[in-house]
Amino acid sequence: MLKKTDKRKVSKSTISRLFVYLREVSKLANLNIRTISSAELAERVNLGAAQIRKDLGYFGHFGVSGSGYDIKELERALKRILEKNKNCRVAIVGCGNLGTALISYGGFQKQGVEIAAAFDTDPKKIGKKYGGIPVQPLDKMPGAIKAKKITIGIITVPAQNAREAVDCLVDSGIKCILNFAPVGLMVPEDVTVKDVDLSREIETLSYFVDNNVVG
Amino acid sequence: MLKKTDKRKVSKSTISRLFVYLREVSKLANLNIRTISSAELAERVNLGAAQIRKDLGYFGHFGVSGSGYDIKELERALKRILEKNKNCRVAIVGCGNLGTALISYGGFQKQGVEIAAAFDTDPKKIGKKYGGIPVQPLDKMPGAIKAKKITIGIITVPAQNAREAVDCLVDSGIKCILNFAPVGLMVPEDVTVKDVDLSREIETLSYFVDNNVVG
DNA sequence: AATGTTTCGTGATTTATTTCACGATAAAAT
DNA sequence: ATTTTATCGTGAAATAAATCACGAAACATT
Repeated sequence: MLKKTDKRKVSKSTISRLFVYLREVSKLANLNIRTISSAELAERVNLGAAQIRKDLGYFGHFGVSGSGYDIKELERALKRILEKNKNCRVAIVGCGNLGTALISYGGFQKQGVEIAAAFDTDPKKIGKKYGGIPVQPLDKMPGAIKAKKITIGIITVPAQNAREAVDCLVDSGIKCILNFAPVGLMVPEDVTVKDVDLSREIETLSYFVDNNVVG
Repeated sequence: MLKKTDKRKVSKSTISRLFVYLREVSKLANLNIRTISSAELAERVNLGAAQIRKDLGYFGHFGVSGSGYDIKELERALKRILEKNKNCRVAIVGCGNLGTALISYGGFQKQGVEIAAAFDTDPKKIGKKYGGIPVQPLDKMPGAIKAKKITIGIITVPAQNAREAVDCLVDSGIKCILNFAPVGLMVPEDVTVKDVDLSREIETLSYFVDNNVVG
């Protein structure tokens, strides 16, 4: 059994951490550091050494006993593992502060995620450009999504407009949605919604701070 | 054993979900709906019914067999459980798009989280106001944080400035940091950092989309 | 070359979280 | 009043995730 490409066993958290490793390793590569041990890398990314080794272990043998991981090589390996999302194009729905923050964040292209379209209902915003992307009205969505082969929709509208945004995305054929609006969205069975709830993060953190149970 | 206030057993995810329940229940209360079953609530928030019942079970008995939860009552109970963060004040470090998105997001006050100060290094931004909060330079931070009794720092600066931001927060006595910069931050042992990595969320989602393993 | 040291890779163990399943309880119906 | 139905609360079971711990492999030193 040479190949360990049994994806069913690799958890979402593992994949998510691989992106962290890649980012850190790329940084180290630029500093011309040659090798790093799982323990050192672990310290840099605030995770356990065993966890790093285990995560990498799902995809192959990238380290060398006694001396650790060759940074260039590990970087290459991680890119290869994660490069599958090379052609991922996303649409932003809602060009408020959060939406434009995502559009103007430059780090996506590096990982192969391209923001290919932006939408808003506000007539004053239509036609404006953020990061080179023109803002379009919602009724242009189905066409634009098909034309640009967009596979992920990102909802960054206020809560009260989320329903409209999600319906429009679903009608445009999107099966995968990242939702920043603080509401539960009901969608057809074949559509996946991943909620990212910024206020909840802060609220939850604050709960534990006040109860002195952080750690 | 009447009180079930054994906080050690309540997980972070449970608390996080309680905020979701509260939000949904408040919405239902405004619609003048009287009661709801765990199954109905579960559907609305995309979670399991048993999970809702279990989460609530850590804090008491709020439901009625056969008819479900009284919405007003449940809302009151959830507010009481979560109100402990009533006096939570946070500082935003970095007034770019993401920082201002958080400042201008109105939902925090409802949950008792107050954005009490904002900082940035850019001289052009100093003195400006976002959502009524004036932007201050970093050297004003230690004083402002003590004066306003701020307990949480939120880092919304670009990756390359995160180090400076976190050092400044730690020097100001902050023990709890929510970090939106896509870098691992090394902090003293008694400081907690919770990372929220927006690009990673998208990247991870896109990985699973492309590999057809979403679900 | 032999010995000591470092560090990986991974099965086994532990811990955490979710889901199941069912007894108990209360409302609704007959 | 009795039966039926709905639904909670929760211990037990299942699943998922993180951590441990140790053999094996490679390097470093003498």
